Amino acid sequence: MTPITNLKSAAVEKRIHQSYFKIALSVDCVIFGYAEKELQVLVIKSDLKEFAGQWSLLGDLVRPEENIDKASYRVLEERTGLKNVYLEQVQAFGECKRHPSGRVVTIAYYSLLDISNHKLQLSDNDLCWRPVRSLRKMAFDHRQILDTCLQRLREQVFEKPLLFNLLPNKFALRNLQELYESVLGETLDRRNFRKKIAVKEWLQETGEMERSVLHRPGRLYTRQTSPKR
Amino acid sequence: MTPITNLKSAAVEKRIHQSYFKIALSVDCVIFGYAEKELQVLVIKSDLKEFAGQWSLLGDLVRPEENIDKASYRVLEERTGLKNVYLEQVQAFGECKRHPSGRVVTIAYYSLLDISNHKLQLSDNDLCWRPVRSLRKMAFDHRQILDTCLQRLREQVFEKPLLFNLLPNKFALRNLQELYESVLGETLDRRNFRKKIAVKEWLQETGEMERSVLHRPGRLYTRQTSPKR
DNA sequence: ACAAAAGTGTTCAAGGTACACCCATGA
DNA sequence: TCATGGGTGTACCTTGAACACTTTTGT
Repeated sequence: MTPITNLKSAAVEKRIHQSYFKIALSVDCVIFGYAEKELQVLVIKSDLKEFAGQWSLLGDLVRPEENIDKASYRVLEERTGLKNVYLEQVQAFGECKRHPSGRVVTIAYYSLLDISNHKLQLSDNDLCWRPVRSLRKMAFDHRQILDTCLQRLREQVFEKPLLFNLLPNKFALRNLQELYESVLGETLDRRNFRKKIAVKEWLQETGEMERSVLHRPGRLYTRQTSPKR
Repeated sequence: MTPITNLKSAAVEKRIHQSYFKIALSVDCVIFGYAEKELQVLVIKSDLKEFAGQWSLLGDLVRPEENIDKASYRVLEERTGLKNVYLEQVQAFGECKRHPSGRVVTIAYYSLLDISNHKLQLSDNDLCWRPVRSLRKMAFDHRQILDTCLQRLREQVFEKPLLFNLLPNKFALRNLQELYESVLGETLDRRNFRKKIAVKEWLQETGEMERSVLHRPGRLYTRQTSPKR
């Protein structure tokens, strides 16, 4: 039924296309954190002369025997020392001139982690958290990548229980609301916000309350471990 | 303010990483069409022995001096002879073993075109339109890529005026509804569908009617050329 | 007592869903 | 005249938005 003609073996095809193995592939991670009521992103000073003094996302070339999700996870782990962190691919960026070293296509990921878990290694002097709002020009096309990832995050925050990944294990609803506000860049009505979150069954009460706050303490919640669906 | 130490020039960095230029990069296009009241996708018989007889998406390696959007556009144009066709990146697929020839990471795009514009070149004997529903096993990870693209399309059909790209210039609302139904895989209420589309201001009346139909003829619409936003 | 934020309900508008009848055309 | 789909409106429900007062704690 399916006439087989002129088939090449994979090995033959590989030889034919050898000349195409000229493009390098990298991953770049937009690693989000939350501190001082602002959404932060983990950046490093660019080590390229062309971008001296500019901030860069954390990335690395993909190794020949490493799949792309693993590569981004490796970058994340090497830089933060954390495992089991939320990580999701966004899209590829492939302009020819985006990297001065040559043709490097990059695949962007975003990641969400609890910044208080992350002890910055002192050896990484130039690695630091910066408020997303404060970053203007960045190395490469990294500002564009950051924008794209932030936009994707915004589209998803009410669809999936993502932002809990940015908070400590226990948190008050006010903390969560302030986080949503800083991600979305707009203020939210407290009652409507609580209702909207409540129906999603993403939260579990811990039975504990805030301590040492200068006002009536709020209930502490933790993320629902066994979501209803 | 920003101490510059140990900076490498891009040229130096390129030499350091030379060994990483071992991964090939391809684009694969999920080219959707619509015929016989079914969503179709343009496929070709795989020319790899390993996938003999299986259908494959249309793709090609990205050329060293070609950005990825251009590469996918080139594939589309070469295979369909059409320009100005809707094309959008979805995401990258980068499992190590996805291609038997070696390490090939692919970036998936989907495209929407009016199938009646497309004259299949007779030289491309193995190129053909197949109903999406009919495709089971495909070459490489192409079934997964197709699923991912279809899912993305479904998420967007009521957000953006996409599906018009699959229809001829003039069409009746019934055609449009049947198209939506075949994309979404569910039936829709006619009155509610019309209301939902009407408020979006995506359509323009042509003043013409259907002809030679076995029932009361419907109005013919065309896509709104100057959308309100 | 005061300051600060917690906690809580109702009203209104908009959008989604379910549903039935008459109309225009070709055979 | 019959078969086929075109074209239309209403009632109900759900969801999102706006909005204010009492309660609890620390100082």
